Amino acid sequence: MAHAREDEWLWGWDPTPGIVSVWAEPDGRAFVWRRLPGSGALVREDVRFRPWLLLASLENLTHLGARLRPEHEGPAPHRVTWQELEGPGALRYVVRADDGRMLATAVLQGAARRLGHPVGNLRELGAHAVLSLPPEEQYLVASGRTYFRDLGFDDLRRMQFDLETTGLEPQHDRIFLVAIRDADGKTDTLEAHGDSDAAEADLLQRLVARVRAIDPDVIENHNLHGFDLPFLAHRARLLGVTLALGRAGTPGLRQRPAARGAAPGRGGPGHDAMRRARYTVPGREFIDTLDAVRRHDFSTRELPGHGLKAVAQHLGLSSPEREHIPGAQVYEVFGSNPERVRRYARDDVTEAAGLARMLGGAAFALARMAPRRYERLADAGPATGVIDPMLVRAYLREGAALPAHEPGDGTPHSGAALHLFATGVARHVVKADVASLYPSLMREYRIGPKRDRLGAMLALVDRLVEQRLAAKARARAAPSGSPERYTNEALSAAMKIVVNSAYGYLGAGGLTRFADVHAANEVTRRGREVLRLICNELARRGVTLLEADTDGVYFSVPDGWGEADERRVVSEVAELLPPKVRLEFDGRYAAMLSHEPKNYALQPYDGALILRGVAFRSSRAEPFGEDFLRRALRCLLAGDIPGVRGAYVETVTALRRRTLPTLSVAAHVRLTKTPEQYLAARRRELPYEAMLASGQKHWASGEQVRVYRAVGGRAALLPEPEAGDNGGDPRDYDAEFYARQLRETFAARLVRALAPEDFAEVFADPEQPSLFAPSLANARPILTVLREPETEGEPPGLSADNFP
DNA sequence: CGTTTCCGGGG
DNA sequence: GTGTACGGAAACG
Repeated sequence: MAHAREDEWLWGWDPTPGIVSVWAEPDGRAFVWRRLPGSGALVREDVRFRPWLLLASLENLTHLGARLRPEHEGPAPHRVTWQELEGPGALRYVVRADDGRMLATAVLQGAARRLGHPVGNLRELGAHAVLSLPPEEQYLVASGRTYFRDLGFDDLRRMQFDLETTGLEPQHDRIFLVAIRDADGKTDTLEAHGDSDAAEADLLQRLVARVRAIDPDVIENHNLHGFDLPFLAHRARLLGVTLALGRAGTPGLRQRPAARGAAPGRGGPGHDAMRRARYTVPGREFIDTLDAVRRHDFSTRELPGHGLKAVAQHLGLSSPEREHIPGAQVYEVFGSNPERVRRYARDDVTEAAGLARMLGGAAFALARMAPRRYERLADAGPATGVIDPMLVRAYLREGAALPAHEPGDGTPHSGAALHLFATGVARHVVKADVASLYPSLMREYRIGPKRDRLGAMLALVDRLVEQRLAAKARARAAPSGSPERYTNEALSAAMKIVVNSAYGYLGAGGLTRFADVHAANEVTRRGREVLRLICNELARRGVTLLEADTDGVYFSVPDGWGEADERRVVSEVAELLPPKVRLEFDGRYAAMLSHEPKNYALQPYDGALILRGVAFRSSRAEPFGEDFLRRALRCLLAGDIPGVRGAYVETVTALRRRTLPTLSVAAHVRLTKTPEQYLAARRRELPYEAMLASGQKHWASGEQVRVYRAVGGRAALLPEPEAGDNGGDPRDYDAEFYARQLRETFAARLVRALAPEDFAEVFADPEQPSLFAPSLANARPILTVLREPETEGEPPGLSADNFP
């Protein structure tokens, strides 16, 4: 096979199927859990591996004398063997021993002797001197095995659990209910019998017993690592319960270093102890759907928020009967209506399971490639977390010395092109974009890290792009909803993640092993060049450019053009680009409001309004403003200016007559400071003032409340509406404040769409009639051209020597 | 008005 | 095993 070597770099080489979990100890023991093909039965293999390290020199091991010997003389008990890798990389000695702790101790003792002071940890020697992977990764890199070969996502035994607690702080609050979904999809709840320590401890023990009975390969939930596991660990420690959740080894959760979580230098000390921890257990993988959601939204940028309910709703996973209870009320409701809380908690695990399946396939597919545990790949950044381990494996497989991290030379990193050509409303809009622009440029112009002498990065990108096309084709050929379709779509998503982060890896300063700012800048320079060529060539063909960003362009076409004409100009321009740079027709829209760079609204020919950019989709926006904006935009993009006026007048009037419920002006906010912290800070903030004004002197950090500005500039707290209870609405909001907000923050987003006199007319105060007769019947939205594409006198696009 | 601080998730 | 990035909104000066 032509690419056998490169396929080994990408997939590893050991064909062992069905691995669902790997646990290794520093002493050289590895436990491998596999599901057998066919039966799906679980087996555990106990194997030995030789722990290894990469060193820049052997100077810290010379004190071993005869106990240090070359690898080719073969391993022997209590000996350290060494092997020199070939080529110029700094990390050039692989040293191995039967026991990794003995190996590390030998290096540390040698370093201490040489440096004249004790050295406690290999990391103290620096990344330029030593590379030491966690034991599982040492095992996977050396063996060429990976997770999940010949296994489908649905072959995994997955369970979900979700804690219901009396509050957010495990120091004071209790777990009173746990919803469970087993591997066959059956849900139920476990509950504490009473509110004593003993009752809670008994609940935790029953949870542990259920997990062991279900015996899942994977445990999933939304914010599992940020909430459920740390909360559970804390309560178990307080109550003296042992969490024997693993499949081997000593019982209890183990901590691993956090990948995501606490931001240092911000927030109070100890305040995010919950977020810092990542727990792990032998034989099972903890998967947090919040990680999958973030990874997904990073590329799509279309989610309204990252909370479970919002995401499930958005992705169509919520059932119409989905039970909702505001977090702060769950425990209270449990007292009066426990059945409601049970339904709510079961709905939570059901949605978490659905989310995990819908978005979790990418991490699953990554685990078939990269030599890391599945749970680490699920929360890893793609550059250091996925690409780097693959490159390390490739270099070791080839016996090649590995470069160490090197600081940049101070060259700044230059970015992508962003052009706003016109603002306002345009009709007949087309979006064209280049599929995977940066990877295509890297491939087309062979731009890779200078120190990657094997060319492994470009080889990986080449193979991934080719194999991704094949996976997409297989997905298309498979019946919709089939495991075959799912697997190949997930594979394609995983490959896209890796391919698209190759560029990020290059540009990551001194953070990645093969970082190369010059190469990264060459990629962006080519990208800007390509985008400019696309814009110029489109403009020459008679379209009006609207916005171009990195790899795509929106433009509007003359009246009378049909879809065939639109596609024709795109393919004409596509013909002018280098072979691996593929410009594609990405969509067509009836109209677009171009507001600011990366902020626009699109009206499809049929279908719902699409809002992009934070100006149009702020999660904290008050509902009345959001509703107004959607109504106004729909009218605006249909050319109906009187309709925009109507929406505005209605909203202002409803505010002033207080026919809008207080709920629609209230903001849903989270209290992140304790009363003590707030009172100690000088800064006054509306939500806390509202708490204090309502007489509440105690609250927990993390509590969510609805606040609004009441008459007289007062901060006020809106009591959470009980189901079916609308009588308690105070309706004392400051109508003029919200009328001003409607004009200044919401209507303002339409400012580019109208001539100034029309804008003034449309958003004139309805109670202060203007002197001029309304003339909106003839008003039209406007488009303002800000700049013309560079046509003359510019370099004629890409330099000729780059074309075949 | 420009600058600084805070936010994202879970009960 | 270390990092989020980023852009908006509200409060401050």
